[in-house]
Amino acid sequence: MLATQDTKSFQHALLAWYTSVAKDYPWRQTTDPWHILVSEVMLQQTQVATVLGKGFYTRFLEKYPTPASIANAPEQDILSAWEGLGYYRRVRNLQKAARAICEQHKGIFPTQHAAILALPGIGQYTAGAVSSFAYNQPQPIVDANVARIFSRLFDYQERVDSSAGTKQLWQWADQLLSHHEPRLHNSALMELGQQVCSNKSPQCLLCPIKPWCQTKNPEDLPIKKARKKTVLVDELCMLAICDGKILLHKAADSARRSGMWKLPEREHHELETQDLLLKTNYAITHHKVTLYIYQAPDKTEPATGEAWHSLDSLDKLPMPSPFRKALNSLLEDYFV
DNA sequence: CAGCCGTGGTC
DNA sequence: TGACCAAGGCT
Repeated sequence: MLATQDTKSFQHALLAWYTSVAKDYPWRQTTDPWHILVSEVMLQQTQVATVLGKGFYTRFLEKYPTPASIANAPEQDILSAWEGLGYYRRVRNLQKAARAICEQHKGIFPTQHAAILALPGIGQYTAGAVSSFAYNQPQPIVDANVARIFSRLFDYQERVDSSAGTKQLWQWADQLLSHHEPRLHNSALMELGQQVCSNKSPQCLLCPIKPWCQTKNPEDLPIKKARKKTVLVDELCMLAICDGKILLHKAADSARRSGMWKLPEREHHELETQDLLLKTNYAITHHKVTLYIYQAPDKTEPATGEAWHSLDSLDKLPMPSPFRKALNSLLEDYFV
């Protein structure tokens, strides 16, 4: 831990650095709590470049500028707005949160940290982010950036993703938090983790808080539990097109990628004699999937969860990225 | 607490 | 190429 006076110097050095290098992300140009929340949920386990690069943030807020605007939106529409971002449960929770705001807070975004934390899909990090970024309230945040910074700052040679490690990180975040400039302080930590105290090849020579940093081997920190080993999986699907319609399958509520449409699956013995149209790979969580797409047998009938859709409506159906790409490729060939 | 959820980038 | 990871949260 740092002494009180040292903490102030630390905060000052961090802030001075930030004001000189800060990027002007769109979510830093607003204090609208709904806009801040949308950005934070999009950025959960998702890099800034992904959110900004394909225009997700701007497009989503044009369509859903307020909690009320999404509260009663169709499932298909919100999933389509999220298509390509992954972790599709996030947008469902975003809608649940919007409904809670409309029903329990009269449509006014809550200002109390506890009320924000109680919203669906909002955990400790996101609640702290909204509280500090939107309202400039003195709430600490710990995300992957902050965890990396503090594990190095205090040379923390234990796992950060354990119960004790998490508790320690939040304690440090709380103790170092600037109550004078919580918004800028938290933004500065995120920026530092991105630009300087990065996962690979940290730029210690450029670090504004180097005088306080205790580690000699930043590249070895933070310590986390080993990842689960990648599992290889085959996925056998079919392309069934008839009279301008295509057969698709909608993932059940409880299933992975719930509500998203993809090509229907069949057992190996049903497809082994069919033509193989496409073979491709994609990753999902800890799986590496080899996707085989066969020409469907004649007179294929819809199974549970499957339905015929007009080819014209394909663009409006929410679809996981691997299937969107595969289908684009297949249909390009189909119509040549 | 362990496991799970998507995708794209990096080396 | 495969392993690792990113503005996490839920079950």
